[in-house]
Amino acid sequence: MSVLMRKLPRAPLLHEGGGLVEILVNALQQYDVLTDGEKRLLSALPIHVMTYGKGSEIVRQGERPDHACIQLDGFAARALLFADGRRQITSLHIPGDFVDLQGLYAKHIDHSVIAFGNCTVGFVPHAALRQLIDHQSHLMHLLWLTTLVDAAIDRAWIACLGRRFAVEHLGHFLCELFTRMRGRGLTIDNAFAFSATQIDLADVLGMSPVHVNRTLQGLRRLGHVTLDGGRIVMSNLDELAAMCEFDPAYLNQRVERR
Amino acid sequence: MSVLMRKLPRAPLLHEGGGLVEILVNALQQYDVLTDGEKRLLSALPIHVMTYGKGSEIVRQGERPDHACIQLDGFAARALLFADGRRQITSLHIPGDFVDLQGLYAKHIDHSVIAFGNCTVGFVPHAALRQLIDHQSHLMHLLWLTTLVDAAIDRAWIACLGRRFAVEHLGHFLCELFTRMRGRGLTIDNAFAFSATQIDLADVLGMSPVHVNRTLQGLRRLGHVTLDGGRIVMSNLDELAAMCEFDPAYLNQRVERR
DNA sequence: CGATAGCTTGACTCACGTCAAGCCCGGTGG
DNA sequence: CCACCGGGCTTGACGTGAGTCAAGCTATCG
Repeated sequence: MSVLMRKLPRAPLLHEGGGLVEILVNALQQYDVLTDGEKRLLSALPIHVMTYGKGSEIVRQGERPDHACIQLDGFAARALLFADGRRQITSLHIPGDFVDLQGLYAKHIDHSVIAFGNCTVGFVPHAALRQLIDHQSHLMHLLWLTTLVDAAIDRAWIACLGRRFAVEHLGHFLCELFTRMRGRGLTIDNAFAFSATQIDLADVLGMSPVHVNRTLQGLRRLGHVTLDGGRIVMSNLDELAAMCEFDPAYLNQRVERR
Repeated sequence: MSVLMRKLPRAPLLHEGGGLVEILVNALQQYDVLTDGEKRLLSALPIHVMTYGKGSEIVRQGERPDHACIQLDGFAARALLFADGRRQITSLHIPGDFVDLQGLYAKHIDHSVIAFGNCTVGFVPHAALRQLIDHQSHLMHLLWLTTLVDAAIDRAWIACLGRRFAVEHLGHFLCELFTRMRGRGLTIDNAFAFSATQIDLADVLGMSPVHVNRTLQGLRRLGHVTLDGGRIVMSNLDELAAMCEFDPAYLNQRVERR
């Protein structure tokens, strides 16, 4: 475990050679068009790039950070840790997500942020964001909206945890993840890169690793999903979505693609 | 069911004879002090008061409201409804809460808001709120913060649903509710008014009514909680909090009372 | 005094957790 | 080149927390 805590000296390889800002602009444009001026202001944000190895802590529970962080590559997870070692992941962040915008106004950070796989994040000083927010009401709307969409996702997770069977829950999670990745242009056909162990998935879904395994087999047998190594293929998205009542509206994506 | 849908012609009895605005001001002051000017602006907000009977829908899933609503008296719940009739409550709102602030910026409302008991809410036009938000950066912070605290509560619910036993979950929920009520001055000693059937609680906790019953009995036997009719008494808050690892920090209350 | 809503209880079922063993595969080192 | 190792996946047997069904109880109300 302690070996994993160290930060990997990996270069911030951003996908497709795009710059840091493209990722952020791209993400916000999911919700509304940006003017050139707004894009310029976003580009001017000071970003400090860091890379973390799987399992390492990006933000520690209880800390009061003075930077917000943006997911640039890979996945990060927010997790609540219990004294006895149990843990529950409460959200999974994909490239383009503001991982820790709540730190801007909340006095207490109730959760840890951990690298779900190897991942790269960009830190932006709170001061710079406040400056932007206080003077650019449209950008403020959009940033606020990102936290509201996070909350909508949380509600969907609550419903899954409370009232769905394991298959539905897993299916819903995969549909959600796929749809979010597609919104950022991170899918190819009906597949996307995602390498998580079944143990990681168990902490996302609130179930035991063994049951994750069996539930995955169920979905495979139905022909809805293929998981090979670091890739997930949604072989039959429509049927899967129907089976677990997945309706992407809550993700507030401006363009409901395909 | 359809009988319950109708709006009860009940007068907007606000607690302790206080005005509408006191409740809102009081709630925001939980997070930070307000200037007199800010209080005046809040008082000037046009509020349309409505009273609903238990079970009736305040905001319908899928609608796009042009008013935000503030809980004035009683409780309201956000609920996700499934096609087969299952439902999960994703948050419970107490007087002073902004029940539906996300409607301001989110294009889709993914959940219904229902009256958890008989309750009174105030509707404020989005336009008036936008006006306030765009010109009063401090009030904007505070309003944003209320949505962030809602999100923190959601995360705690996710952790409870995913990784806690029924007793811990129920205990945690009661601690949370008590602490929030106390923050608004709605407790007397260690008791507060709360009349929910065990069926309602089941939808909050994601369990079956029968199991709610047995779990409640467990807490009573431990001497931690008394539930008589419309009142909950936290007979032994500290021990209960310890048992279910309840730490109120995530509620971001400025004054950690008692 | 029935009627009804909510609470309580017991018997049984089942989804999911736990424990433990075996398998597969890539990485390492002699 | 092969023995060894460890992490992750798979499988079976079994235990258990929680769901389901159904009946009885209690309190309130017209």
